[in-house]
Amino acid sequence: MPRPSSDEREDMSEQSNETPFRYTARMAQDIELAWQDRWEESGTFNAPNPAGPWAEPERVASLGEKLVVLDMFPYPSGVGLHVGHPLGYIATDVYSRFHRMLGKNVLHALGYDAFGLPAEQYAVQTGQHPRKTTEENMTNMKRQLRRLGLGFDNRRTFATIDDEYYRWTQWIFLKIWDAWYDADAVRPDGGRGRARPISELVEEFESGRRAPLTEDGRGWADLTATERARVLAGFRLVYQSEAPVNWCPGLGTVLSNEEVTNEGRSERGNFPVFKRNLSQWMMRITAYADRLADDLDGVDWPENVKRLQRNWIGRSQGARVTFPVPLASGELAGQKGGIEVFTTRPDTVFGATFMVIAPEHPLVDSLVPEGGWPEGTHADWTGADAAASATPKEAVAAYRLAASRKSDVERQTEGKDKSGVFTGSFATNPLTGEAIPVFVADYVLMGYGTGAIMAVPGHDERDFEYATKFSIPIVRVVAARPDGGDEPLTEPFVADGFAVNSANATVSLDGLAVEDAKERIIAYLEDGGDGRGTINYRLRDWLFSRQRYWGEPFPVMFDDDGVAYAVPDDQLPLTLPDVPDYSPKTFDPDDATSSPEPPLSRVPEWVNVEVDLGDGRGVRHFRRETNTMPNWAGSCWYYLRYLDPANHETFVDPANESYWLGRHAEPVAGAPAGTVDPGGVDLYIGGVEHAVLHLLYARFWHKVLFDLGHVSSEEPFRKYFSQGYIQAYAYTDSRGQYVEASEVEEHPGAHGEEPTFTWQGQQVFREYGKIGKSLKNSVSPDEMYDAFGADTFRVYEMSMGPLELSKPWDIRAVVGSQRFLQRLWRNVVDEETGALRVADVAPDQALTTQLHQTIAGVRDDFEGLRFNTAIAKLIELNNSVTKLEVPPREVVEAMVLMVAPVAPHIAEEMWSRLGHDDGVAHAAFPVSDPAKIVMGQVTCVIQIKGKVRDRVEVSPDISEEDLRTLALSRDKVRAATEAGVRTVIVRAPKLVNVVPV
RNA sequence: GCGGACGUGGUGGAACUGGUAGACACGCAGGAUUUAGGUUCCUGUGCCCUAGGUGUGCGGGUUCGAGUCCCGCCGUCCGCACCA
Repeated sequence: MPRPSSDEREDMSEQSNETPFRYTARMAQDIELAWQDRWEESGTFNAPNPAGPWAEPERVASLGEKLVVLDMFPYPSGVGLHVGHPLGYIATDVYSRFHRMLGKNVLHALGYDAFGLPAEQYAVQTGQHPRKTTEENMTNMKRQLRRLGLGFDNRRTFATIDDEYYRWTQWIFLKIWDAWYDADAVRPDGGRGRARPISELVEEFESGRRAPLTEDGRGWADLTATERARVLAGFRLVYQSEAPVNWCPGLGTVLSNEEVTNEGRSERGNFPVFKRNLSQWMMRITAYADRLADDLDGVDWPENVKRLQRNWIGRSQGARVTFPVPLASGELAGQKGGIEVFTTRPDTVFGATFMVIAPEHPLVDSLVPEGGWPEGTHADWTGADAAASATPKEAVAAYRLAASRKSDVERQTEGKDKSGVFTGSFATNPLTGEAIPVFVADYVLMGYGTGAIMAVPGHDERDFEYATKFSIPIVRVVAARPDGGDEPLTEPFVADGFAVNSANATVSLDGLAVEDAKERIIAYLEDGGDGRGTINYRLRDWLFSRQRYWGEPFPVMFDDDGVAYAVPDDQLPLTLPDVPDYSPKTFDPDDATSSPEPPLSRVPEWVNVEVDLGDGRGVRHFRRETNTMPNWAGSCWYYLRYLDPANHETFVDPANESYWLGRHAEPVAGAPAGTVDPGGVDLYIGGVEHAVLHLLYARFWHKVLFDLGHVSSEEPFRKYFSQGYIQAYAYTDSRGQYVEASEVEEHPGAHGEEPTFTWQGQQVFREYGKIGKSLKNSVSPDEMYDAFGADTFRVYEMSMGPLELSKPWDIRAVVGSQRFLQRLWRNVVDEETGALRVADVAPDQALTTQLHQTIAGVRDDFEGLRFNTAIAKLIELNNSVTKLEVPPREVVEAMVLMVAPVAPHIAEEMWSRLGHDDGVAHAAFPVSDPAKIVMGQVTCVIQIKGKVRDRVEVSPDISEEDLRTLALSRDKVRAATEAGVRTVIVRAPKLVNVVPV
C-alpha cells in the first residue's frame, strides 16, 4: 500500500475542520505568493533617483534621508541555494524594510556576478554555452530569492555578462589604463599622491616640465611614437609586465596572489600553482598601498577585517641600505655598486655580520667568482652537496637548482631548518667597514623587500639560527641597559633597548634608544648616500589577466610594433565573440612547464582587425588582446551601477552618485579623531572570505575613480558588517563516508551520555561543518518554504543568534518561529471563524508599559542589527497579549508593524485584515512614548554581602532612605545583622546591599 | 611560532555603563484537546539535596557586589606564517 505523500498528510492535519483559519504552511504560502505579486505590481520597493533617466526629484524630496544597503554580489551557481545563503539577504532586507518604515529613501537591489570559472567549467562538462547555463542558474536563483520576499528594487537588477554592464566595466578599465599615479600631486584632503589622466603626463613631457627617463638621455621630442608609448606604459595604472606569476595548469590560467592559498594551490579547484615568468596585465594597486591602509581608519568596518587588509598590505617602516660588494674583477657589483637591502632595524647595521640574497636574485651570478673558494671560506659554507662543492660556481648552481625545484609548500614544511651556500663574495658593512660574507639562502624571499637582507644574528631569530649553524660571528648591538654591551648573547635579543657597540669614527649610536638610533642612523646613511628611510609593502601589484573565455574582453589592441591602444569609446562594448570552442586549454595539473593558451586566441577573425584610430595614421592592422578580465572586475563597481542602471550616457550620473554615496557630515561610528566620513554605501553585509580580495580591489578602483573625478565618495563601503555562517551537522558511517543527514535518527544518550546516531539502522558519527553537497547535509530554502513558509524561515534565521556568529542549522527548532507567528496570527484572527479578534479596548498599565519598552528596544535592536533580541522582545510582548481574552487593537497593530520587517507577508495580511489599505511596507514604525512607561511595582533585590537573600515589591519612586529602612527591617536582614551593620548600599529602587559587621 | 577572538544549562543563545545569571527559542517531562499519531494549547525545566546550598573553562586579585574589570593557566576557533 502506498504511503501517503507529505501533501496528503498535510491535508489531513492542516485543513482541519475545526481550525480552517489557522496559520499553517499552506496558508503562509497563499499569503506570501499573493503579497509578492502585489509588491511587484505596485513597485513597492522602487527607490526614486534624484537625477538620470529615472529622475523623480519630487519623490526624493518627499522622502527622508537616503540609505543604501548592499549585499554580496551573488554568483549564480548551478546547484542552487542552501539555507545558509540567504542569511545576509534576509538581514539586509529586515534592515531596509525597517528604515523604509522610518520614512527613508532606501535603495536595496540585487544583481548577478555571472562571469567566472565555475560556469565555464560546467559549460565545458555539459557541452553547453556558458551564457545558457549561467542564465538558467540566474533564473532559478531569482525564483528562490523572490519566494523569500526580499524587498529589492527589481528595476535595478542586472548581470555582469550584460553587454550594457560590461561596456562600463571596460570603460572603467580604460580610465584606469589611461591614468598614472602622481605621488606628488596634492589631493583635496591635503594628502599627497593621486591618479591623473595620462594626457596630463604627456603634457608635462611635451612642455619639458618633466623629462622621460630614457637610457640614452634623449628627450620626449626625440622619441618615436612607439618609444613614447613605451615610456607611458611605465606610468600607466594598468601595464603589461614580464614577471613571475602564479601559473595554474589545472585551471589553464594565471591567478592573482590573492587567489593562491597558503599551501600554494588555487583557491578555486585546489590545483597546484607554479611560479612562471609570463607577460601579463597588472594593475598598479601598490601605488595606493598607503591610502588603502590609512583610509581604513575612516570606515566603520569590523576590526578583524581591517586587520586582515592591513596585514595583506603589510606596510613596514624601515630603510634601504646598500652594502658595497667589491668583486674579484675590481669592480663593484650591480648598478648600485652593491646589494641593496630593506631593513626595519637600521639601528642594527653595526651588527650585520653577513648578508643573504634569495636564490632567484638577479645579482647572484655576478657575485660568484671564477675559480676556487676565496680565503676565509669556512668549511661549512660550501653547501650540503659534497659533489658540487669544489667551487663557488658549482655550489651556488647546485643550491639554486635545488631551491627552484622546491615548491612553496616544501620551503614552508622544511620550516626553520636553515640551508644556504656562500657565494664566494664579501660585502662591506658600510658602518664597520668589515668584510662580511654573502650567502645564497632560501629563507630570504625574492618577493619581499629587495630579495636580499643584511643579517644581524644578534637581534633576529632567523639570522641567529643561520649564524649558529654556519659559525658566523654574532655581535651584540642592542642591550636592555645602555651599559649592557658586554652581556653575552645566548639567544637573539629582539626586545626594545639601547644601542651598544655601535660607533665608528664618524657616527655613534651608543646609548640611544632603538627609535632614536633608527632616526640618527637613517639621517647618517642618507647623508653618505648609503641608504634612505623608506616604507616597504607586502602588497604586490594585481595580476589582472586570465586565460579564460568567460570573462570581459580587454578593450585593448596591439599594433604591429606591439604597442597597446585603447579600443575607442564609441566601439564599446567590445563584445565577447561566440566561438565554436570556448573551453580553455587545461593541462596536467602538475605540468609546471605548460603555457597558457587563451581560448580567444583561437578566433583569428576576432583577433585581427583593421581600424582607423583617427590619429592620422590611417587604417592599420591590430591584434586584439586575447586574455579576459578576472571575475573580480565586474564586482569592483556593481554597487555604483545599482545607483543608475538605466543610464546609457555614463556609468552613473554624478548627481545620483553623490546623492546615494556622498559623504556624511559626521565621521563614521568609532572613527579616530580627525577622520572624515569617506562616503560609500551605508551598510554592506557579507562574509569574511572577501576581506582581502573583493573588498580591497573594489576600494582600489573606487579610489582611482575618485581621483579622476568620476565619483565624489572616497570609499565604496562606509560600513561593512561581517556575518557568520550557518553550518550544519554531517554524519559519517563506519567507513568514513558521508550519509544523507536528513535521514539520520538521533537517540538520546542515557543520563548525560552523548546521544548516538543511526542511519538505516547502522551507527553513524556526527561532525560539524559547512553546508554543502559534499557533506550531504544541504537543506534548500524551497524545502523551508514548503514546510513552513518564507516568513517562518526568515524569523528563524534572524532569531538563531547574533548575525556575526556562525551557528548550527537545526531544522527541529524552526517550529518555534512558526509557533510565534501562529500565536501572533491568533491574536488577530480567530482560527475557527476567521473573524477579527482585536477590539478597541485600552491595554492595562502593565501592558502599555511593556508595549512602549518593547518599541524602544526593538528600534534599538533593529538599528544595531540585533535581530535575535528584537524577535525575543516581540515574542514576549505577544505572549502577554495571548493571555488576554480580547487583544487590544493598539498593541496588536504595533506588534504587526514591528514584526513587518522580519515577517513581511504575514504582517501585510494582518495589517490589511485590521482594516488598512495602505500596506505595511511604508507605514510608520511605532514610536515609543517614554511617558507611557510607568512602573507600578518594582522588585527590589536585597543582598547580604553581595548575595541575593530577599526580594520585596516596592514603588518605583521609593526614596533611598525609605528603601534602606525597609530593607533593614526585613527578617532575613535582621537575622544576618545581629552583630551590627557595617555598610548599606542602596540603589533605589532595584537593589539594596547590606554588609554586616 | 606570531597576532586576534572566544569559553554561560542537554542545545542555539540573553544579560545596557560591574548591580536579580540563564531572557527568547529548541529539547525534555507532565497535563489538556484528539479514536490514535501528528498538530495546537497549558504547566514545569541550571545543578545538587528535604530545608538549604551551589553555579558563567580553571586558579588568583580588585570591589559592598564580578559572566562583565585585572593577572596567570587550560581549551576552542580564526588569521598570518622564514615579511627582513
